[in-house]
Amino acid sequence: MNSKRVRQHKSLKEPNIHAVAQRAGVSVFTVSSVINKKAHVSTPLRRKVEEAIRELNYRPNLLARSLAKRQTHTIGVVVPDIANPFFPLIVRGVEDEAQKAGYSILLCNSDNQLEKEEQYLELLLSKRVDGILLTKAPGSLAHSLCHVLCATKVPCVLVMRTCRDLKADAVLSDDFQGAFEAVSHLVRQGYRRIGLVGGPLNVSNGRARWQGFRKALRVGGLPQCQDLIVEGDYRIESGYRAGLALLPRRPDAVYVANYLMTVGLMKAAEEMGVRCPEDFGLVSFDDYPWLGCFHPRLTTVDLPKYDVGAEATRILIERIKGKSGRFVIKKLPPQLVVRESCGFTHRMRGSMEPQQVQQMSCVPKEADIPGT
Amino acid sequence: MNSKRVRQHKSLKEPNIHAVAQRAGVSVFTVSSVINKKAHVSTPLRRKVEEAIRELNYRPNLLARSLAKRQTHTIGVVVPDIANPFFPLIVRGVEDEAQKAGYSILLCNSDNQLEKEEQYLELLLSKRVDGILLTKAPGSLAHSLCHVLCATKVPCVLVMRTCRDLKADAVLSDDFQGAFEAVSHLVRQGYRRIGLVGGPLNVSNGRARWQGFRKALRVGGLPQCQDLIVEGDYRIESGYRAGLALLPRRPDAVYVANYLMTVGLMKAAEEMGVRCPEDFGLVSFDDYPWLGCFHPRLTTVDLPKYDVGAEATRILIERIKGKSGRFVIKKLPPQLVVRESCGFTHRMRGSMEPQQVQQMSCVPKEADIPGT
DNA sequence: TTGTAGGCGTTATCAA
DNA sequence: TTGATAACGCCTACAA
Repeated sequence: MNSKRVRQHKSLKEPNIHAVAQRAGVSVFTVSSVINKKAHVSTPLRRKVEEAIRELNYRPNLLARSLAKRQTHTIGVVVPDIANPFFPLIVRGVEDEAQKAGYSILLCNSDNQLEKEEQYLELLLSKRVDGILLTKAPGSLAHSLCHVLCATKVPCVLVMRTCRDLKADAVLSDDFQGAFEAVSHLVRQGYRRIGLVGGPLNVSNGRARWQGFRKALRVGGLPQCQDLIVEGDYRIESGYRAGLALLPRRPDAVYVANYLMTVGLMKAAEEMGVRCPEDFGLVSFDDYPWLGCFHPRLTTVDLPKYDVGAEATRILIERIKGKSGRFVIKKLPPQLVVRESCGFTHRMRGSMEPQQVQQMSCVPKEADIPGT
Repeated sequence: MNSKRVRQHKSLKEPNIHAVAQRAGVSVFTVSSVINKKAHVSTPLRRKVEEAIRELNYRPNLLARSLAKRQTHTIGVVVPDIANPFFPLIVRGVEDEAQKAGYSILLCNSDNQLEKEEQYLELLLSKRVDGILLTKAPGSLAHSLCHVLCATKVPCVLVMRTCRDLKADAVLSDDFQGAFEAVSHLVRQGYRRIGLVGGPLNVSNGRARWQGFRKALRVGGLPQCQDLIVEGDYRIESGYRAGLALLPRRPDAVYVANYLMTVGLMKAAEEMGVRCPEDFGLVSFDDYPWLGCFHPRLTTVDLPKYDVGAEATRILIERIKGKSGRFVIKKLPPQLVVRESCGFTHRMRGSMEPQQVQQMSCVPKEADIPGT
């Protein structure tokens, strides 16, 4: 009786299931059954309930439902920075897949900082998300977090980056393979002094893109010129600085491990009056729809960003639904997109004389092949 | 083993406030007080509570808290498509500001479809978000939704687009002004047959960008050539089709109302062998960090995307905290960024001071290297 | 088929 | 300063 009294003022308070039940002259169970299409409710009662719902403009409180059922139908997504053009398409893949399965996404930007990442993970856990999609920042997670995430109490799928101390499923693009193909292509073009603007080595795909580069040189029989290698952090500024450091050493080609650093490097090249592909060949990592219509048209490794996001979400939802079994690491194949920055058309123009090639590399012959 | 069973039981179930209270030998109130730093708790008790929290790896259940306090500290963000490069920076502005104030964001993609939008809004309302940031899809909202959103029961701030039937705060860039300046610049360059690839007219900023175009022609004393005007939908494909339709009619310049359509148009131009800026001038809307280092270097109207997101969030949070008063429509100023696609250097070649040219082509401006 | 009562994990109101 | 206990709104055995 007491509780009924409280429910009198309709306009102030959101209507709840009791209000609907009262209005329809049935019990809350009946209302709940109608909403969740669970138990069979007789047609006349169902009608009355539906009408009451409409009249009151009632919306079930999903908070209360989540509390009672211990699942929120929400997944947390932690990326370094949604403003980095790499991530939006991943997140779109995530959101599409999540939405299809009835999940919402809580978006967080870690800025690649361990501390922000931990704060967000704590928050997501406290908000009782059903699962987490994580593009891990460099560094090790706190034990208290790791324990929860590893123990599959809250399933977690790693996106684009693996993590040593977090045993979990992971979905990546095959960056080693991508880098290998990219640099191999450069090698096939006849470049000898190939520079690298690599990603951060404390991130797994930074290492993979680096290793692919090394293998391609090895297979191609080229030496690694240590002075043509720069480690960046995937951001524009670091690519710019890498360009300033690298280009004066006259590499005849450069492989850059992501798009933003390529942007920075191009900026540096422009400042220095060095042109691509005339003065140096370039292969970049990660493709975008607009790269085909501006010059130099970038030769890139196209990464299946959308699919990575979608697949990671599918796996996560499987785990949420209780699937057990060994953790999987799924690598999706990238694809080399040959355009012009690698000097493909440029170099093929006529058949080039060896001297000309030599001339373009701007480097004495001895320095070219120190090992042989 | 009994003890093992107990342990298992504990590990299966998340510890709750009662468990903590029991462990610390106090009441739940005390625990709650410690967590929320509310009532003064004596130091010894507080110590015991904190220790129990650590030992149990307890995390307060924010769902339950939200239910009890009727606020979720979550805001819903509905954008057309996070994969459209226009939105990530807006969302980043939102997230930064939200995070500062202790809010999380639930991200939704409406694809500009009214139906998806309504489904998401319903969902957000059911999840009891404290407020909503909405980039409205074309069309009118259902009454039941409109009522809730308008009545400030759940505050809503419109982002980038106003909406006739949704009386609410709004934060926009001043697209009318931006378009006016962009096209005026074209006019000053001496172009006479200026084409338009406009945004959708059922979206407020589509109309604004259109009107700015018209006013610039009027002020410049130029006639509107109806056959040089195409309505697009802000996506690449529509820009491409617009290019195919427009370019054969030989406009001497084109103003395109967003970046993706510009990409499409450039693709069409390339296919048709029409060059920019040699054969036609181009001004685009919306700037990106990489536009300064590929050719043709696009002259654009730079929109304060981050600030729009951040400001909208600030206003929303004010509303959530109960601020009343008239709805405001805040317009943030855009900025014309002159590069080369408008034919500035091309047309001026010969009559320009050397240092000006230098400035245009090579030197990166601060704004071009953000710390994404 | 329908109703009742207890539980989900907090906060908040009164007493003590 | 603390401790019971009633909301918060929904789900769900268990009864009827």
